[in-house]
Amino acid sequence: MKKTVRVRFAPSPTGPLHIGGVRTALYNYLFAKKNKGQFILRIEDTDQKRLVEGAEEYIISSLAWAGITFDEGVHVGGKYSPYKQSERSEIYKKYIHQLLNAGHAYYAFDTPEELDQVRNEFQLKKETFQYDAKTRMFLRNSLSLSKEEVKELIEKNTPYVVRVRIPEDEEIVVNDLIRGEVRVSSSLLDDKVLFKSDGLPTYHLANVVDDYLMEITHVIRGEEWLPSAPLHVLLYKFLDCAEKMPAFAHLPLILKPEGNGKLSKRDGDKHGFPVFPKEWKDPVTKEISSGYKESGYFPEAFVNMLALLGWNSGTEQEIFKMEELIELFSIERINKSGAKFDPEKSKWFNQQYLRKKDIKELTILLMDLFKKKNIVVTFEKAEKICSLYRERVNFISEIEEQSRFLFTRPIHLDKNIIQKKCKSNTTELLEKLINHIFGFDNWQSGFLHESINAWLVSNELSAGQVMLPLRLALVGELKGPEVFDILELLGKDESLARIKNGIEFIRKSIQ
RNA sequence: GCUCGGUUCGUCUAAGUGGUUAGGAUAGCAGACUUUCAAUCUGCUGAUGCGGGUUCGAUUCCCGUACCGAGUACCA
Repeated sequence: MKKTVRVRFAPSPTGPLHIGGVRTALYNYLFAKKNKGQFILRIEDTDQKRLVEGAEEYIISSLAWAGITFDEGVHVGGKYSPYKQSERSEIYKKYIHQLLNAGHAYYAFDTPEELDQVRNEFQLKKETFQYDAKTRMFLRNSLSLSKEEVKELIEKNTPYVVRVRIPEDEEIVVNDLIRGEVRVSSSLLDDKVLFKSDGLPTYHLANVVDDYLMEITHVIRGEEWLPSAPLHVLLYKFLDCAEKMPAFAHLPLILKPEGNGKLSKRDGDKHGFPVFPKEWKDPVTKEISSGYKESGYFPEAFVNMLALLGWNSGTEQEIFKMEELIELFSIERINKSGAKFDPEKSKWFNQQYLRKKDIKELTILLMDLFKKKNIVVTFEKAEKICSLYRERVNFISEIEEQSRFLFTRPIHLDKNIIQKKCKSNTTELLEKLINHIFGFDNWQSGFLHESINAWLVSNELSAGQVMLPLRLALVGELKGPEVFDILELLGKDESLARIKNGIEFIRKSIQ
């Protein structure tokens, strides 16, 4: 009988969650669902100085937008409550005392200034200072000082931290589901602070205690945690819960599209793609960072794109619904190496979903965009525009942009095109065309197509000499869907008016 | 610097435990289609970091080396 899978996503609310964080959450979610387990949201806010207003709410709503939901967490509750570390400080105290009593941790009274000074001294000698078995006896802590001194310092309310006592030389093995066994000698580890002078634990202690208490079975997190994983392994041992230690999986990082380093919020603005799921406004600087949602990405496309950045199904399929991802996901198929983010491919994913979407659903979204631009359209017309454009664009916003000419008559026609495509008889031909279509009662694209083509043939006219100038008059440039569809969308009156304007414009330009 | 991790087309990746013309996608290029621009279709370019082994045979295993990344806080 296997244990129920329980995984967690444990962000720190120090700002907006970027796509790397969303991917970590997604992999946890997929793994939980695949194994019919539970997914927990825990907020790691032990660093009170770095808290950012609105960040927690942002994390929850962004993940919800992406379709990532939780079974337990700060916002939904659960039997392992509370799920916010700042509300669990009493719990950590109990465990820190357990470590202290067992001799696995000790009090340290060195001030940050003193430590800085020691670090500087080491640097002058071109050495790196590490608080460990070699140096701890020369520093001010409960191992180097006498019992009386320690007692006195504590009674005088001297600020202190609690540090882990790393064994001098012991091999620690981290078993990683993605990377295999990672072996490290404890002599390389330092006596990390577990409990800060402000009365709250650091990440390392809180994380291990909470994962243990919340019965987490698999820790799936970013690769940046791999170097501290040996400490976590040691902590499980020191807390006598090694047998309950979760399995680890350290995810490869998402890297910048160009150059070196991991993806950061600056890269997005620099290269013109979002790095955040939703738009984020910094509460202090008021700076706005763009989001996938506002940029017009479908959440399904966004999730699909992220899922394949570092994982693949082993088949050649690239488009997956969430249910399919859940069905196929496995930690074994996660890559080891970091992936450079490709903004172009994320557009392609959106295009794929745009084509699959229900036309009515798309039309509703398009109507919203029109409304924002104060453009009044009927649903029927918007739907026609939608169906005409959806195979030509990556985003709905592009439909709105590219169909703007339908609502505003072009004032200037592209003069370069006039010079290249219009001849002295062009205006005459357009006038003839007006005469031909002026009396039409039927203004359907199909009818116009047939009738105008027949007229061209009977007058022995080539399509290019009439249709190109016609498009120019209607659109202002040589772009867009089929001319007959444009005519229908514009309606008879507007079409004729535009052609007449066009004739005048061309006449003036050619003279 | 030290420690850990990584290295297949420009980019994302496939090739369970050594034998493929190293496959797909994306991007790029070309052609076709089209009255335009896209889209689409067809084709093309393009990769196992390097050096040694082991082996009949190495992308795959071993060693070295280079490069990339992460960590090295009373931050997570």
